[in-house]
Amino acid sequence: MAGFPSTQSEVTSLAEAAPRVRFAPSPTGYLHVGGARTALFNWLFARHHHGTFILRIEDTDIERSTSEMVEGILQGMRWLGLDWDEGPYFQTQRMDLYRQTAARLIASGHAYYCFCTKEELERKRAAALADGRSAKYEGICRGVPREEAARRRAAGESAAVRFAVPETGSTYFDDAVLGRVEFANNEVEDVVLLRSDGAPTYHLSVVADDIDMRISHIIRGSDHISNTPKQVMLYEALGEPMPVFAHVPLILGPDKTRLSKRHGATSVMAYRDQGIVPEAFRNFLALLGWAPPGGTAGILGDAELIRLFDLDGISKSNAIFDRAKLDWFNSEHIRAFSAEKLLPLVEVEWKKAGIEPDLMDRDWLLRTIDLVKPRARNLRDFATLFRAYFTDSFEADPAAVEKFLKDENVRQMLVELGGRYAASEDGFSEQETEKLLYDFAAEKEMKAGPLINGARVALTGQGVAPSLFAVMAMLGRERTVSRLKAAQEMAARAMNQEV
RNA sequence: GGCGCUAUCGUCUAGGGGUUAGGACGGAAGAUUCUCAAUCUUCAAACCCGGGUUCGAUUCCCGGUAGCGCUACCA
Repeated sequence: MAGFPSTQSEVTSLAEAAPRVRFAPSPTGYLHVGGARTALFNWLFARHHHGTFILRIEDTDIERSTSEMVEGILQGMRWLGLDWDEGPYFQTQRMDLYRQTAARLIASGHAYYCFCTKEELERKRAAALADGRSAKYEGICRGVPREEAARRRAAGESAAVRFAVPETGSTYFDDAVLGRVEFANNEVEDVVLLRSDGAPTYHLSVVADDIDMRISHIIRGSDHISNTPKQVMLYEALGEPMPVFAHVPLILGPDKTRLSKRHGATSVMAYRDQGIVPEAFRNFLALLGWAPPGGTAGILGDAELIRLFDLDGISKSNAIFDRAKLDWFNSEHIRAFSAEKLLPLVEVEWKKAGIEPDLMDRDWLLRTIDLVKPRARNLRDFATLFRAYFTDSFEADPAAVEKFLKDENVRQMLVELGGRYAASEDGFSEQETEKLLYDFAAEKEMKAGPLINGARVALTGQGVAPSLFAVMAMLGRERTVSRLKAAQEMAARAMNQEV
């Protein structure tokens, strides 16, 4: 690395102050779960250390970047609750910085003009690959004298700018999760810094921006490991203090291949649409590839996550996305939510499902949500599984009818029971409704169980529900009676539907 | 192919030169009998393979194997 100023000693100077980290997505797609976790780790790190979390949009690939995707990413970040302290910065608005940085590199002899055409390079690469040789750029234009390069450019010939990678020696970095990683310099290609149209490539823009924004810790996916030596060289060539690199393992699908659309939803917004709550998603994502000291972790809120999070808990190996576990986190978080917090979230689901809660009394809604939430796996359940609690317009689950309402006698008894509830002078509390049913069962000389289970289906349309009498008390006399009396019709419809 | 990274129950992980290798999700069984997607109890389930170092390796070292990543004028 002769000729490069040593900057390793300056590592500490950047890392010692309050950390500055960034999430730098490319707007060529939505915010996917891998990116979301990278963002979350950066956010947790910044919050834990009272540092700064910066959002930077890497949109230098104008062909593939779109403003819809920018909006989609911001939306995803907001939904996930990852608030940023600076930005969003857009690289397309910072072009001057990159050109200046490239000029510095050319001036110091660390970069040079390359006149090779794309087609030429493509052909050579194909040939090299066919021969089993390395497809690395051979550095042909490195030998072009400065004056000649200037002349050719003046004559209108287009040129890219390449970085002149040292031909010997090696480059290393001490990764905060992986430890020391070293690459032989001759394995590293003379990467393009500036395209022939003057636009920067990723390698130039990240380094220029990370320097300019004084990023102290670069926490990103491990798919960037092989890019790192190039960036380290750039820091050295520029004589800038080195940040700390922390490469986070990737998230894989259940088949151990990189997570993609094939595995189902990858966009974080799709999880919102599935009724996942952000608290659960953060908890789940944080524990994918990271574990707090001691390793045992379950339901954690943001305060605990922030308190516990640090780089040394990040695992080195890839993690598989486990949907069942996400669902578990989600049900636990929903259960921990107050009904007041749940209500507006649930109202969104009702709206989507065309439910206008017939019983609009807010207090009643809150109590019902509390009654039902221990059995919820996601927010949508409040509009599907629990639909009957909030509207009279619901259909029975055929499986539940099959299980508990198949017996004609039971159905008749339920209708009759409905009449009893209608005629009763008693109140409609849990205790009173329970007493009436048991008395009724005794009178008819039948067990209460089948009646209770049948009534559950008649009242809720489901085979799974809270305690029946709590449900009755919640629904009130009028609804309980009319639903019991409609047991026959409901069962008939469900059994028809089944065929 | 080349280069790099990784390897503990099915999954996420803790641990660490001598342990009954711990926890959580999921799974199974049981209890509750008013259902279960709720609750409680119990159970099954792992150190990739081969060498080396060592009194002793799952742990440290080397090799293999496998998986993943990168290998663009994408990011």
